[in-house]
Amino acid sequence: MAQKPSIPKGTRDFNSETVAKRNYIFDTIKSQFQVYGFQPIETPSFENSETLMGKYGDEGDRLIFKILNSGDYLSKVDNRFYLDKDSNKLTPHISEKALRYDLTVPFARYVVQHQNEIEFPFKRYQIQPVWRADRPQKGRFREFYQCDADVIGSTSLFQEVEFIQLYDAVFSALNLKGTTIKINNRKILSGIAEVIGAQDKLIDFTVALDKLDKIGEEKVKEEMFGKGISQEGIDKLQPLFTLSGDFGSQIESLKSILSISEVGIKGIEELEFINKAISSLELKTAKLQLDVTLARGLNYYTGAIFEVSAPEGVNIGSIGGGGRYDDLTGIFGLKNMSGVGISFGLDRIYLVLEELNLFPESVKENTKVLFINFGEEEAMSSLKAVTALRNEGIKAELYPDWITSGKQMKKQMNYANKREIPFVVLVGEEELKSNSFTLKNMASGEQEAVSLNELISKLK
RNA sequence: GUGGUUGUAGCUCAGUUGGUUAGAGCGCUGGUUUGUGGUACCAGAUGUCGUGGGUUCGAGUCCCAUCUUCCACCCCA
Repeated sequence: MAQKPSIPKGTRDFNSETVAKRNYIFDTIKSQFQVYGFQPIETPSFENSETLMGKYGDEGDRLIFKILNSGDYLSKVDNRFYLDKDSNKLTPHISEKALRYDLTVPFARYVVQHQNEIEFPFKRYQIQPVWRADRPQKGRFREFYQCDADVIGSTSLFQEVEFIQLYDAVFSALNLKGTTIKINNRKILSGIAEVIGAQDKLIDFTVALDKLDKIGEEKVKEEMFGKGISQEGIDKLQPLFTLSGDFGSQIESLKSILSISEVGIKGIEELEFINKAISSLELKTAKLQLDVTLARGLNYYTGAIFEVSAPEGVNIGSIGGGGRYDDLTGIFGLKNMSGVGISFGLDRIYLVLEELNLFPESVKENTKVLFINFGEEEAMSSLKAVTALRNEGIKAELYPDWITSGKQMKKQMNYANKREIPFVVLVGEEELKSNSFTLKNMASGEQEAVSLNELISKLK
């Protein structure tokens, strides 16, 4: 009995047009990565569980796909774990491998493992799929690609500056104008938490603050209060909610709010440096915006935090993110390695380009000319011409089956039409005699008799 | 993981308080046209109503489970 075929939730098949469009985005990102001096690496699709587990918080652990051990794995499990029926405790005993959840942690592992072969600062890019056991939504899948570029081994703020330029370069190359690169600094968030006396609740505080544009000021305050932040502290946040103006004036306001916080002041200085550099270098199509509510969930960020939003009017959320992490490799035993990196969300960029109709016509790498097959002798002659065209790099093909009746001609023309092949060549009895080719333009319907050389020059 | 939503022809969707043989548009196949596709006209075929149970004389329609889709949380690209 034939079963209805299907693919797992949150995964997708891609048809050739979609692949072409995705490759266009990949190629654009990749070429900019290379222009900026990044080198490609690849890591396995699955890692040892202990490499991944515990690196993304409890929520992250839940979203990691675990791979069941091979063999009779259950019989080896101690009854203590088995009879408890506690999945979290049992999992490590039946699964010691897991699918890659992001590219940053495997990168950190790579750096530590290969530290003696690497020249620091190490600039790498990586474009590979990652997997999350999340519940899918629009623009969110269980299998998707990340496109990451990171530098490790330098604390220079010029790296942050270059990453902002890189974002701008990629989105400009994709002709996606009007993106906003939002920037914040974890040190500023720490400073604010310090000022309001909530250093110990930094994560709760930032998670709540991050929701400001989504749920509004009052709800944010409620959530903070609910998490145990004092009313007095929340009152001190008031200037933050009314923060406005350009980059410079926001900085000035922050200076007065954070004047008593050493770490806060440090964060402000970093932002000022970056903003000054970017102002002087100028961006092509993106704009840089300070957003003190930008938090991002990952707890390993320590300095700058980036997030890119699509142009106004496209409701898709962020299309990229990143930041600086001072001690990413520390968890694998390599201390004092500061890194900073950014990521591009391919699937979301795809949706945005689709919505704004920004894919160039040329992404469809279609066959340029189809030769109609009239019979064995004609086909042989056609195939010689097809070979000559292919040698010139022209995408050409011969319809494989012969004409056996007039209907077949229609079928072959129809095939060319459906595949949007722009030219058709007819080589029948007449053309064989006169040693010529009838070239037909499918869009205009015009046709003419040409020689092989003319055919090549017209299709080139 | 929580709450909701969706599934009928290849595609987009109708389908009444449960009632005979489940419809439309587009697409598809054939013909008008045996060396000419895309336009026009004519004809034709669409299907285990997501899957599995249940209620009923009778289920596309009601109930339960499950899968899938999309959405809001959570989190995130």
